[in-house]
Amino acid sequence: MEDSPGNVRQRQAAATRLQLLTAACEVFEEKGYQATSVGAITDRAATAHGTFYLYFKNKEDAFCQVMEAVVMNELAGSLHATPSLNARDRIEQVIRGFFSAYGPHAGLWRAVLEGSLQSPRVQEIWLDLRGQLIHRMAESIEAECGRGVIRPLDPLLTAHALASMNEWFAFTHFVLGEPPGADAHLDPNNDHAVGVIVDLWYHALYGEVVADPGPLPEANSSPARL
Amino acid sequence: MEDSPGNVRQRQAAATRLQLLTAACEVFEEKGYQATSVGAITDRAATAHGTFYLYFKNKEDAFCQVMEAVVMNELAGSLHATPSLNARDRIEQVIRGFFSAYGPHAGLWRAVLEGSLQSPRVQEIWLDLRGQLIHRMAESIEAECGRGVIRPLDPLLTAHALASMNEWFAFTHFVLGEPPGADAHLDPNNDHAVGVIVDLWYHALYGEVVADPGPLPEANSSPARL
Amino acid sequence: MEDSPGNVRQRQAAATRLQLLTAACEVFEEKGYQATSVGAITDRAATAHGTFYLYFKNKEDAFCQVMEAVVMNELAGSLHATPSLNARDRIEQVIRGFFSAYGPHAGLWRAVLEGSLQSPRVQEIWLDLRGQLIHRMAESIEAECGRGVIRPLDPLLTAHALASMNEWFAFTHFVLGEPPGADAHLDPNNDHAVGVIVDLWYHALYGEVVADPGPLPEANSSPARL
Amino acid sequence: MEDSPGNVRQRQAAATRLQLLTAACEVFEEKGYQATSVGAITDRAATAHGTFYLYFKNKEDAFCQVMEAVVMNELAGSLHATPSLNARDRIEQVIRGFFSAYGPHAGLWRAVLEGSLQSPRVQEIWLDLRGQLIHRMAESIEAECGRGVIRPLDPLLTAHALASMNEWFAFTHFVLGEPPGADAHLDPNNDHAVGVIVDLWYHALYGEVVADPGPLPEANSSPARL
DNA sequence: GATGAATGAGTCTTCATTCAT
DNA sequence: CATGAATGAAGACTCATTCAT
Repeated sequence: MEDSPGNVRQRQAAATRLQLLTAACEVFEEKGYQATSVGAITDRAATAHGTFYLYFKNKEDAFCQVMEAVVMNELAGSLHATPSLNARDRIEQVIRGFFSAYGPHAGLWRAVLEGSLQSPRVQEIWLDLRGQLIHRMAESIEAECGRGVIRPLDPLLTAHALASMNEWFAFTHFVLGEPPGADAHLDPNNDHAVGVIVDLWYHALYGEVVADPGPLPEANSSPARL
Repeated sequence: MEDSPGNVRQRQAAATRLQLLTAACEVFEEKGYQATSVGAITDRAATAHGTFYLYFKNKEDAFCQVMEAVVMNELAGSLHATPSLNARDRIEQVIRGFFSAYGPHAGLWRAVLEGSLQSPRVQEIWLDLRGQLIHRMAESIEAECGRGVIRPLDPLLTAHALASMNEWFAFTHFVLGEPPGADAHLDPNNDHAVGVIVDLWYHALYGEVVADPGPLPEANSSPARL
Repeated sequence: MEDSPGNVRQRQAAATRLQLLTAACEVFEEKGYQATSVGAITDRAATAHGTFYLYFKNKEDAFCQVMEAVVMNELAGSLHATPSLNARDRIEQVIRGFFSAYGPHAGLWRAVLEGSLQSPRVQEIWLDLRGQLIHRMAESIEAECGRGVIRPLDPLLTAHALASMNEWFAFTHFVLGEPPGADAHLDPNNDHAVGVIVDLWYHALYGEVVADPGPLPEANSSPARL
Repeated sequence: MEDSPGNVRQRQAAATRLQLLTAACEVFEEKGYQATSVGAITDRAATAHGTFYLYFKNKEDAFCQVMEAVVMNELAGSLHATPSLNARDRIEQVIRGFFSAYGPHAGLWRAVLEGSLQSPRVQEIWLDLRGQLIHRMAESIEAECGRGVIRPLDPLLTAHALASMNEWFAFTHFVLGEPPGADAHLDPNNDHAVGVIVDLWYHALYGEVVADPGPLPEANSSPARL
């Protein structure tokens, strides 16, 4: 009963859809959102132009489906902190998870950002995902504040700020190759970068400043800038 | 120095150029990079369509000139820390300066980001500016490490990460209106947002963690996420 | 005559055909000829897209079948004059019949006209029907001329002209809502409109002009137009 | 001072516009509204595809401009009745004028009708023109009723009905070649057709029926139809 | 008989860029 | 210097029709 005619067709259709989705993912990853044309996707998928519109309403829709299929799942799935770990190790786990999910899809993240600036729907989906992650973070921070192990601070804005650090560091690093010196292949597991970010998060949240170090020492009349 | 005919022409040309540059700035700010057409700029400047190409090679070129003329100066000029202040106050000064320069030109920053994703040259200019700011920060951090008031850390990556926090928080806040609750007009001077960021920078740099707070308390079997 | 498998199939096929025909009729009536797509018809009929082509060669063919099935019969059946009536009453009977058949299918008549402008075959069918009606009229007129109760006139062209009046008045009235003041719901039985048309037919055919009323009186120098 | 650079350009632009308008007119006349593509127009005008959009917003707009430039003027200008003529001669003058304006642009009228069914704006323009003509007619009829030379009748609906006769007779005659026997080239000045229509108008308006001719004579049991 | 996935030709529309005036 | 008409390449989207299942 498994090979009823309907099943064959359904399977073929699903295959075509997958071809297109994969092709779309690849092309978006390579060319970005706006530079990707429907024709490029169907060429890559080796289907007719019109077939695209059988499965997607338009480019925007295809991109949203790619986002949901590829980006969301991987990212959402990779962020997990084991409760039994130390605070620092929990932070490292989360940040390493984020970087591991981000790095291999750098091109797609680039496209997500680009798409968000071109299409309200893309923006909404992206901000939704982002909001969920940030809310989880905010809850954790609030809990830690409640436990008294973190000084009292605005959980949502704090989560927002720390997530921004993560996100933009990852973007500039993986997508733009910043800072120029730090070539990715020298740090294949992102150990160094992860270490720095973890350290900053850790101190930003759990650190205490006993006494402000005070003014800068008088440098030789050069105007200090920061 | 009298008004030779050539001088008149030169002055007129400069005026036209300025008209176009101003118009370009406005339109880019309103519509973003890709949605801005040459026609929209010349319409706004009340010049002929072709005149645009007397002063700019193309849209990319115009945008780069806008960036250099407008964005750079304001941002670079607004970041300054008075050496005689406490560390926390110096940080606040810088961050407040950044936000004050960012907020009123949110549309332009949006366009800068968009343009960076479409044009390598825009990206280069933007990253250049960014790199300069980050290098100054890195130097300051290095100096503070040298003074021993900050634990030893990678100055460049640290500066990179902290700048990312700032930049992306500002972008999502001023351009995208995130987080949704925090309406900008309730916080016209960004006091709250600035306070949060300053606090995080301050602790991230100058904070110390005496003892890790340890694992999370067993919550009622709900899977902890962060 | 029992239900051999073939019979079942035939009955099902006939049912499918009817579904499609009904759906086609509805959609053509709602959207007009050119705006109707095969997909819209099969959607309405709840059949597969391809099924359409089992019963119709293409959209044109489907429309022709709709015309034959629906339009023709109703219109042809509704035009009848009872011989024992007076001339004026016979005219009223015919015109009222025409309006009664036209009004409820205004959308379809619109589609017929539209289709005639797009497809020669539709045009031919429509003109055929039209020709038959006109020929009957012409015969009646010829008979009346023979009886001497109508002045001698070209029966075919006269029938043509009077039918045109009817047809185009109905079209502009029922389909386009002309003249704007005369809302249809104020005249649900078309009594007023029918009265006007009947009066014109009646006088056009049976009227006599004893003496031409002569030139227009000199109006106050305004240029007369008709 | 006539050949200032601006003038040359303006003249060339006007020429291009005219080329396009003429080409559009021709193509619409040949192919009808919907079958005309922008490409066909620019091909005919020997301009680039994009040039079309310099002068017209889209196909609909081009058609409206053609209507206004060509159809309207000719038709409106050709309908005039000399007050000093007899009633019958005035009617003949108007109808002959209408036919003279209609015949040479049959293709365009076809397109106008087609366009009216596809585009609300075209329909509006067309009905506007039509409404103006009909209103003039209605005024004349009303005046004649006032003079007592026509029996009292609803001027607007009567004008509407008589105009419909004219219009639809002309359409079916010039555009569709109806009735099939009456080839146009046998009646180059439309003398015969005009004669019939004039006669009908004349009697419809000015005729009187002294006594209804009564029922039809019993024909040999064949069901009389009209 | 029925299905519905796949096809691909055909149009519209925008806009950066050029160049004669 | 300035103009603005003209260009034409590029891409999105629709839909009638076919055909393997």
